[in-house]
Amino acid sequence: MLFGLKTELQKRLRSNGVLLRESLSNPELKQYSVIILDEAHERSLNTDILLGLMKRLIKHRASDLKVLITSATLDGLKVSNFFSGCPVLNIPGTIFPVEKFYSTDRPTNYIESSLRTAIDIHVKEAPGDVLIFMTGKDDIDKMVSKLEERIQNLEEGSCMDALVLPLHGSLPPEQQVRVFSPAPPNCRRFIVATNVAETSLTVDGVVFVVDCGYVKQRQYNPSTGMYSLDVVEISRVQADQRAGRAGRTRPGKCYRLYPSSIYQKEFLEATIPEIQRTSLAGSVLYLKSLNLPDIDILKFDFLDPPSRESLEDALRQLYLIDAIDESGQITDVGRLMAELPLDPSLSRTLIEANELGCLSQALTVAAVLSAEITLRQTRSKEMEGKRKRQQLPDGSGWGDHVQLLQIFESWDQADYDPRWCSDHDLQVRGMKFSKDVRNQLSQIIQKIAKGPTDLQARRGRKSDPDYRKLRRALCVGYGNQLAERMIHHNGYHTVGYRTQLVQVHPSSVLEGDEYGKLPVYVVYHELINTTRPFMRNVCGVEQTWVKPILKKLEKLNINKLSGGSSALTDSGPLEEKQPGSPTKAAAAKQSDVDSKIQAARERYLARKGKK
DNA sequence: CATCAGCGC
Repeated sequence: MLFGLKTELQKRLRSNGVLLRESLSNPELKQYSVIILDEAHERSLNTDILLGLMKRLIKHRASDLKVLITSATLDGLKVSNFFSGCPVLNIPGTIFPVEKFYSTDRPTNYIESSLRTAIDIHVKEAPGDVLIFMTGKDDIDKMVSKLEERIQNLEEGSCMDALVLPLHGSLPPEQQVRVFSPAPPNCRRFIVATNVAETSLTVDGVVFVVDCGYVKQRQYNPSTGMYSLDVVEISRVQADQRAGRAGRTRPGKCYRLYPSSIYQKEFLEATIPEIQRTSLAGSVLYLKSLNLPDIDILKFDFLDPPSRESLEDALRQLYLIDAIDESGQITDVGRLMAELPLDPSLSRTLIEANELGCLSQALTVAAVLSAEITLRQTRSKEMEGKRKRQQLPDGSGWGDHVQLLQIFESWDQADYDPRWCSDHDLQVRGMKFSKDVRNQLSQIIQKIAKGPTDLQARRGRKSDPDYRKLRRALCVGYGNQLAERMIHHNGYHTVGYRTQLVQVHPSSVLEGDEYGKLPVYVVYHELINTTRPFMRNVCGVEQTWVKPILKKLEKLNINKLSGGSSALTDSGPLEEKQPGSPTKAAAAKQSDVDSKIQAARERYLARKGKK
């Protein structure tokens, strides 16, 4: 059985995520003789966990298991070393050479610079489509309209026709597929894209690539618990991947809007893998649930280890939501949580909701949050002129989780009519996705829950008008993400082993009391640092529900949590403890990762500031 | 008062 091969069989094969889940019930994966990890260069969180697990597994099954790791760009030697010198096979691709051109300086404005480059290509070069890499939707929109304008202004008949197409993930599917139809005769296509075009989507016909050298990347800071979405420099691997997009049909050209010296000296060799940029609570819980003997999370052998700080952060979070006990052992609740393909906080919420009798509502909330549907704002004035957007439910003052529940319930009442979504300015795709996720979650939880309760989407409202049960379940599930209001204003500070000053995100529907005061305690779905630190998706909770969490916080002891028996906790830092052992590589310093990201970001900002 | 990538199935 093969996994994740890109063939028409893909649907019958297993994805990384599914293999992980399967490994949960059958850690030895005895039913498989060959396991293929495909697209390993993308270094997704699941790939990295699987790499570590495979390394363990082949020790036990050296005779009857083969592991094949395929990658477009991953450093073969590094992986070979990780797997104690396993053979590396190079399969030459049928890729055509791509000539690279560097600019002499970093442009102060890469949109303008991309624009000039694109026009230059159009006027001077032979036929062939142009792929332009930008960082986000705003840049793409700007680029598309300016490019169209400049092409219009070119002398009539001086060059071939042009078609400019945007391409990014939040584009409706019917617009995305436009890039797959070939250019009309005597017409050059310009595809202005985000990173989707770097790995996920392959656009045929591209001969020229324009690469601004930046990418938008989400990072998690384990010392603050905060996420941010930053524009950072790409890595050399990414730059080469982008260039390679020009050479799929014939020899191509890549215009890099940065000097070769920057590519050589400033760019990181490879992109920082996701495992070093995300919260590890889910992964740590998963590893704990495997029941592998002798497994010590802090010593787990990762290809690129996450920081110790990040692992400890995960342990603290898991403890606060009852997934592990104070000595770091997985609990019964934790085992149930690991069965659900959700963030630990949402899994915990579902389990609590089942106890409290509001499972159906919690399922909906979990599904909608997983789909990350975006509620577009009414700010566009032209819209208001044309047609008034229909009113969305408002969460009845309790906050965003309740609002998301109400939105889904309304859609359910409209018999899941896609027009209901567009009438309410909601992305049909996101809503459909949440419906699918909800169905899947229902099936899983019916298997694992004791005495399953109602799962119908519409029930539960009349019996609990204040959403008390749901909010209580959320309070338990988000015990790791609790905040307390300041006495005199509506700012909050997070409650936990680290305290941050934060505010409710302005888009929240949470309401104050008659004096305008917000609830004393709230739980939040995530902390996001944009212009300031914000709590996104907030739910008001009651003081009495918070007490058990505060108690747990008092008892929290990271030395015990990280598994008291471990040599790690007895004395000094790991790196000094066991030089030369496999653990020496473990738990890279978070500050190393941070400073890399920070440096890449600062270089971007410094350049942006110049313009 | 904000925004922001892609992935998932």
